[in-house]
Amino acid sequence: MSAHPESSPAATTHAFQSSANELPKTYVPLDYEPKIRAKWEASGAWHPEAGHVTSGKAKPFAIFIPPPNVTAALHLGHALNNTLQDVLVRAHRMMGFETLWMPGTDHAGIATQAMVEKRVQKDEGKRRKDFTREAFVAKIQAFKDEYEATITGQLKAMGCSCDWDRQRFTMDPQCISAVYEAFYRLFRDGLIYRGKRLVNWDPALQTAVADDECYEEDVDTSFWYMKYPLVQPARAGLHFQALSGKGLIGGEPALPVTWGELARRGYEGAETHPADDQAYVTVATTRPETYFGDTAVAVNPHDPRAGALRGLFAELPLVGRVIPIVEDDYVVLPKAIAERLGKLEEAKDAKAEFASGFLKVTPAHDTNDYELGLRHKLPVVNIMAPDATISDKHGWTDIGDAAMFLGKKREEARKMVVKEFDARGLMEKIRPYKHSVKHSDRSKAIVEPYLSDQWYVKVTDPKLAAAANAALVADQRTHGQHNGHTAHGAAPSDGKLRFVPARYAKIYESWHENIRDWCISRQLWWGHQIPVWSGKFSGDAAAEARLQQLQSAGRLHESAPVAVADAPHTESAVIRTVCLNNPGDTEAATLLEACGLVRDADVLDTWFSSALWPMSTLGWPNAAAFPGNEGLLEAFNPSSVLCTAREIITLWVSRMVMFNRYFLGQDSTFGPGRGRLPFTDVLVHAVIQDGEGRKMSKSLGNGVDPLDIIASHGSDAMRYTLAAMATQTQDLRMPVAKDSKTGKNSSPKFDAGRNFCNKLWNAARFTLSILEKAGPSTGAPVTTAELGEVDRWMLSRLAAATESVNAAIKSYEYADYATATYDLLWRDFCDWYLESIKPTVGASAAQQAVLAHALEIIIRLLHPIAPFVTEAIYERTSLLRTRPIAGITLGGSRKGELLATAAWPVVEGALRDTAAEAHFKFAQELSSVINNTRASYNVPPKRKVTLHGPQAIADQLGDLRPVVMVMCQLDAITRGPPPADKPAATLSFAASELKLSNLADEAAPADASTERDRLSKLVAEKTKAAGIIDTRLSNPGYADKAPAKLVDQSKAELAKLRAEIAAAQESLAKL
RNA sequence: GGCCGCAUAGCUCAGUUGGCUAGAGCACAGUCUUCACACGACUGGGGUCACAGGUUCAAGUCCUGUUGCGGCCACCA
Repeated sequence: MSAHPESSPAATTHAFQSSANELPKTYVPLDYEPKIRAKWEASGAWHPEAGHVTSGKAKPFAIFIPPPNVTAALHLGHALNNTLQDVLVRAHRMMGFETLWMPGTDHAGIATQAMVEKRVQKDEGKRRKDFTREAFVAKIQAFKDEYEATITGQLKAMGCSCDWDRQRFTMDPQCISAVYEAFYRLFRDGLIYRGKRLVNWDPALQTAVADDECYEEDVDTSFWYMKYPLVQPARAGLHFQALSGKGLIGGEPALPVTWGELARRGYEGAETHPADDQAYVTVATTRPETYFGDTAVAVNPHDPRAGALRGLFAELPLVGRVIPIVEDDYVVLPKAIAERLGKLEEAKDAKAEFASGFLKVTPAHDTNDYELGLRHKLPVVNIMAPDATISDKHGWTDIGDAAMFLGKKREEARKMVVKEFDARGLMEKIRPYKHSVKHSDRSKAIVEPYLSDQWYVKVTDPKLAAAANAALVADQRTHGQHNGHTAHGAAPSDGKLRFVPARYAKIYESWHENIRDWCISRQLWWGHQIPVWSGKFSGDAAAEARLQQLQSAGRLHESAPVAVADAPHTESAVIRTVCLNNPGDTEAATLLEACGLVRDADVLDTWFSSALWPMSTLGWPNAAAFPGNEGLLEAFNPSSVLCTAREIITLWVSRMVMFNRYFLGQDSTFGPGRGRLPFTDVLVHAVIQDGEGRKMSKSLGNGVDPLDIIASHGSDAMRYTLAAMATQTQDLRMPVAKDSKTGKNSSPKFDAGRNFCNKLWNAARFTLSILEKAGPSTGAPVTTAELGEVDRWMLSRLAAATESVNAAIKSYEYADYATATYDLLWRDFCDWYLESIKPTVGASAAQQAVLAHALEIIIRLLHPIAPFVTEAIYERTSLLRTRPIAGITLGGSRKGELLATAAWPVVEGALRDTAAEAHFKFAQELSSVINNTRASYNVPPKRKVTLHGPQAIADQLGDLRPVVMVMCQLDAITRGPPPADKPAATLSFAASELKLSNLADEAAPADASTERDRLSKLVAEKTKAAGIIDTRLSNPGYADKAPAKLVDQSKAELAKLRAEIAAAQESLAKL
């Protein structure tokens, strides 16, 4: 037993230096993983030094973890995501890069708050508002601590080599300071504004929610056809005025319009009604209860009825509000009319089937109506309170006779409206209808389009969205480059942002091209509270002067006195709006509050802080304020690659690029092109589904818990399996089955990983036992000149595999990486090399060196994928230190005796030996034919047989004779045929006839029919193949147009096949 | 509705710029409890490359269309 030549026998290692013989036959991951993790953590190996990069000593490699939400434990998708990251991180660390993997978690605003609200409701029977804001936030904080610990534990169990010393949380003090700096700068630069807009409102949580926080669900409902009576002004020149009172136009009572009058105006169909009856239009709606908020009826200008209605108005029943009839293309024509007008496309519209041609316009409660309202300058009447009950306190003033609906829930109000209309003969008909309705993810409540004050980031500014697109490498941009046309605002490419696979660049690009301003306010308690104070200013001149001083000092910034708002009917009072650079600046805050300004209660969208992740985690904007961050930003931003799932390309990737470019582009410390992108590569991996192609989810019960797999199969097995499955496909199916022992969800897929790790373990066990017996050896480097062909073949395979692995890592081809190592370990090393050298290795020091190097290269190449088992083996590699081999460099550990910090293997291309590989292949094929024959005669594996063949075959085998003898259990390879009296099997190989004798103890080895079957099958196969080549060659175009090299190849191949067929047929004839 | 993908063995997936008899793992069948590994070894069966056209000497690969499936975006009176 000898110590590692390059390091002292550290106390941590000798405990593991037991004899190889003591190693158990089966690798039991749980016996090793915790100990190995402890060693890794103790080593500090995951903690890079920024100084090594900034001083030019080492190149950086950095990855920012997509911070998991603190709402739940990690699932298999996270396991894939983090495995892919750890593979890259570990490989680059071994390659000598100064490597940072920045870990952390996301506070996940709405999701976390909703979880805690649910929990508090269940456990304590209380609601959020039963607590103070501080008390409730403290509850959420405790919940977060709990899940953060779970998540960190999971990542560690997976073997993730994150820099745990630097673990961040999007709401820790360091990240908070970045958020406020960013907000302040955007505010100062006019890129943040407040506006009244329709948002997705969750009436249960009483907050705005983003589209991605909603889901669609089909709901069975109805189309209600409601009659709105038509009226007209008492005299010409009177105009509609908003909320002017019941039944009034321009202050005077509106006059009813009869069908007779409509008929005179040429209104189609008017004559079918009694001439004296009140005329009406019928609107079709799925939301009768919003009619209180109607401010117009819209009709398509192409509708033949539109002209007759010009100058007329509709009156809302009960409410009495008189509303105009506007003409807008948006309105869908009823099917019959569309067909008559020859608008066949429009007639096919599903809505045409249900349309009446008249649309009730409710700008405050429908996004399209809102847009339509803006076009026609319609008033916006909000009829609901934040809890979605009908209310006259939020913008609705002309209640009329509709007071009975106040305070009712949406659903109840709907029933009442229907009933009232029906009672008055105003409900024309009701048709059943099914359509999808937006629900809030977190509360499951139906989302209400709701008009409210919200904060926006003006991402439509070219400095943000267009700059993000310009960051794409030129060959991944489809617009602003081609057809000589430059898309509006599209700047030429100036960045190196690259998506892998490339197709995802399009999602990213088109998102920015169609982007809308980003609503960043959420009416929650859990998050970064908006650092803005506003209201009417009541301070004196001194206060005003101090305010100006603070602004000059950069401690606050005031926007133009009236908040930007483009919706009608915004309050016109002069509102002062001030943003603090640091809301913890008590002097400034106190001043503002003394002057009557009030801090905005809203918090920021979670993605605002996520967007700053590659900066905030590195200490931006002020590394000095948070020890340990000095130089990090300069060293590790831009990072190397972002690994993520496609669903957050727009939510997260996009925003990180915009913010990173914007903020770091401003800082003079960063030169042009430096520090402007948060990362250069974006790796978009597949989404894991179950065996039926469904998403894994708690409700379906088809989720697989990574910790269960680690417990049953081991971390390495899980990682290997996931890596092997990681191809460029968009979805990844993982058949789910209950583990028969644990009863937990698992997948048979992971068995492959477990088997692979066990194979490696046993290969190592065997190798170590051989080398242990042989003892240490020293001396000058082994050169290929003193090696046999088998060894040169092995070295060639090692060189080839190393090259494949390097290429796969570079191009993020994880499955190729896994396959390359699988073939190297299992096929080349175990199946052939180990078997081949068994007879000779004990006596050959040179061969022992090759064996030792092969194992060590294999574990080094595999370490990024399977870190635990390789580390466990590496702990014993001091046993296998031998003479070095020329052309192979295996650098030692830099920090302690750890494979994790050992150098990536260098196997020079010069060790590739194509002649040896071709020759070895010949031996493998011959072995395969022999074993095939053995199998068809049911020869017991241990039984030695004799191969009889022509001299040519023996000559061709040369040095590889022993290989075939071992692999096929031959006792001899002899020239010429076996004695006539000795029963033998015939086999055909390389156009030669060979015989195997000694197949059985006595009598003939089965009858001739087995022989005949085998040979006939061979002939048939070869004949078919020859036929294909023959057809190709006899095609006149082939010889003319195909490359000569291919034609020659085909000819040679055909000749070979024909010779083999002839030989086999000859053997066949003799039977 | 717009855009992006996918369809290859029972299952999960490879298959580079068209070019040797379309591959792997798992599963399946047979043999073997051989002194590294039964989480193993050897051997075998299994595919009209979704369908229909087209380009080409040559198509799983390129083009057009069809069918089925998935995703993103928009819409949903």
